[in-house]
Amino acid sequence: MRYTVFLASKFSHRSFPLLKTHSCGELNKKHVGARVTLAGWVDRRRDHGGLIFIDLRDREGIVQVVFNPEVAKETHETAGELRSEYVVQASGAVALRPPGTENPKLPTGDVEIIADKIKILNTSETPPFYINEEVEVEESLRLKYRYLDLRRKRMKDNLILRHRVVKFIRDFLDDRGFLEVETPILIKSTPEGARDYLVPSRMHPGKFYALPQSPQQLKQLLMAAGIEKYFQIAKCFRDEDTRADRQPEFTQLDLEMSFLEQEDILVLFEELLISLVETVCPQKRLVKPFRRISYAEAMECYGSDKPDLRFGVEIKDLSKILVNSEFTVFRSAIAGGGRVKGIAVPGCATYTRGQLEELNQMARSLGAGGLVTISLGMCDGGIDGLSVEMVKSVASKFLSLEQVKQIARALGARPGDLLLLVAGDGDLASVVLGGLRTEMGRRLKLADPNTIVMGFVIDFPLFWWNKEVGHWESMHHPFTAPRDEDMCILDSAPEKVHGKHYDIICNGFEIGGGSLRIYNAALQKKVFNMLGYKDEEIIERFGHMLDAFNHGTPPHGGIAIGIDRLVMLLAGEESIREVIAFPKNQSAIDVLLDAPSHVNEQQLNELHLSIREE
RNA sequence: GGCCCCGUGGUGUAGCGGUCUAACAUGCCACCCUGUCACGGUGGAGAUCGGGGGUUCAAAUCCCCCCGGGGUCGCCA
Repeated sequence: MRYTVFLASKFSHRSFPLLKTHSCGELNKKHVGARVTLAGWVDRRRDHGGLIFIDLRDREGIVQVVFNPEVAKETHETAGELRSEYVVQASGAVALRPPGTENPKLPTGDVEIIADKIKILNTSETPPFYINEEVEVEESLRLKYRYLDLRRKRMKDNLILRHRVVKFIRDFLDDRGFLEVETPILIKSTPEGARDYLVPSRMHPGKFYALPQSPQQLKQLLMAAGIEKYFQIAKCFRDEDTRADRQPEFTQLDLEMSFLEQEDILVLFEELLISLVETVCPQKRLVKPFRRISYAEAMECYGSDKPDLRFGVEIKDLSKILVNSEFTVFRSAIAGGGRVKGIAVPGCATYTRGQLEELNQMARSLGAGGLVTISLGMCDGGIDGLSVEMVKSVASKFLSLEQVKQIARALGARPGDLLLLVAGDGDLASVVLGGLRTEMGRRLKLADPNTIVMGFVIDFPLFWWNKEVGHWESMHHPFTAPRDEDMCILDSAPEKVHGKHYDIICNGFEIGGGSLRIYNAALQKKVFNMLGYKDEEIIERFGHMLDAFNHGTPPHGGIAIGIDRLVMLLAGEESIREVIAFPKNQSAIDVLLDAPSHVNEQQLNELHLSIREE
C-alpha cells in the first residue's frame, strides 16, 4: 500500500541503528553490489540441505537471504539452526537473483543477500499462531500474544495507517493555526452521562479523581482562556459495556474554536476529512461534497441518526394509502395517531416462509408489534403489470391489488422485490424499519466496501423527555446552545427547541459530533435547571463553568472525532480493536497484562480503601 | 441484566447417537535434498472433543448447569 512505501522511503533517509545498515523491505536493484547488514525476524526458512533460503522480515518488509556452504561454511551451519521468529543479524552482498528465479510477488524479489555472516540475537519458541499467513485466529489468543499478533502484516499496516491519519490531522490543523494543548487525565467526577472511571486519592481520604469521559469542560475553559483554536489527540474513558466500536478507553480528535458559526466547523471538517481520505487512502472512493441531513429526515427516511448512506432502500410513509385499509392493524394504528411505513428490499420476493418469519422475529425484537411482508412476483411491464396471483402477503385478503401497487410505487419497488411494512407510534415504525434496512443491506451487500460516504446530521432536538426520571435530558450534552430562533419557546415548548449540534456520520457509524456552546451563565444555569439540577448541585459540579462564563468567555464551539472508528473504517475493519495496539476484550479485560487485577493490602490502606464483601 | 452465535491436536477446520482406536490441512520433530520462495520427499510425535451433571446398552454428537470468547439490546451527557 502507498503509505507503507511512503514510510519506507522516508526511513531510508535516516541514519540507522548500529545493528543494521538497511531495512529488509527497501532493498532493490539499486543496491546490487552493496554490502549490507540486516537485522530482523525469520519469516520463513527453506532448507535445501545445501542451500538455505531465509525470508528475513523487519517492519519495512521482507528480503531473501541465501546461505551457501561454498560461500561461508560456518555461517551456513548456523543458518541451519534458524527457526520461525528467531531474531538475527545477517551481513552480505546484495546480488541480482539468477535469471528466472526472481520473485514478482515480493517488492524486493529482484535481489537477494548472499550472506557471509549471521548472528542469532535471540531465539523464539514456536509461535502459538501463524505470523506469516493471513489465517483467522481466535481473538482471545491474539490478544494474549498481542506482540506477536502485531507482527502480522495486517496489524502492522493498521498501525501505520493510524499513524498517518493522526500525523495528517496534526499537520492540517497546525497549518490552520490550531494549538495542541494537553489536558489532565486526573479530573473531577461529574457523574452524568456515562459512568466515570475513578481514581482514589491517597492524600485526601475518601475523595476520588475521575478520568475524563472527554476533555469537554477543559476545552471550553481553554476558550475562556483565549486560546481561540485548540485541538488535542485525547484519550477518553467511559465505564460502559463494550461493543465492536466501543472500548473503555478510546481516542478522540478533540477540537474547539472561538468566534465561529456552525458553518465554520462543518466546512473545516469537510475539508479535513476529504483531504485526509484522499491523501491517506487514495484507493477509496469518497463521495463529495458531504451530504447534510436533518435529524428528523435521518429518522424518517432511514430510521437511524447514523444511517449508512451508501445505499438507498429509504423508508416511506404509507399512512395515506392505508388510512382506510380493511386491515385493522393498519387502520387502527393510523386512527390512533401512529403511522404505517415501509421499505422495498430488492430481489427478495423469493424469500421462504422461514426467512420471512426470521424477519418478523427481528422486527418484534426491535419493538414492532409485527411485520407485514408483501412479495412482488416477477412480471413484465413493471409494477403496472402485477396481477393478483403475483402478490403474496399474509395481509393479501385485506389489501386490494390497487393498494399493493400504490404501496409498491410509493416505495420505488420493482417486480421481484420484497416489501416490509410496520405500523407504530412516533418513530417506532421508522426505527424498526431502519434496523431491517441495516440488516438487509448487510445481507445483500448493498454497501460497497470501497466507498466512503460521510455526511453531517444537523438540527437535533436539544432535549428529550426521560419518562423514568421525569425531567428533560440533553440530546448531546448540557453545554450545547439552543438555536437562536428557538430561544423564545425554551420555556413553553422545550421539545420543539433545536440545538446547535451536529454529528458526522460515515458508512453507518457516528464518527464525531459537536456543537456551538452556551457561553452565557444565566442561560447555562437555566438549562441545568431544566435538566433537573438543583441550584446547589449546579454550583458544586459546574460552578467553575459558570464562573468562567462570567469572566468574558467568547462564543465558542467545537467537535470531537472518534479516531478509532475513523481508522477502522479507512482500514476496512469491522472492530476498533483491529486498529488499537493493545485493546481490551468485551469484558473490559486486558488479557495480555491481566488487568484489572487485585492489589495488595498495603496499597489499599494507603488509599484508605477496603473491599466490601458481596 | 436479556437475546443470539461459538468452544475438537500448536493453529484453522471436518465429524453432529454406534463404523471415532477422532479425520484433513498446516505447524512441530528427525532424516534426505544447491535455486527455492506456501520449496519438495520419507518417517514421527501430538487432541479423551471448554468443565460438570444427566439421558442412553452406547455421547465429541442429545438435554441441563457452569466457565471462556464474540455479536447485539439495555447502557454509551
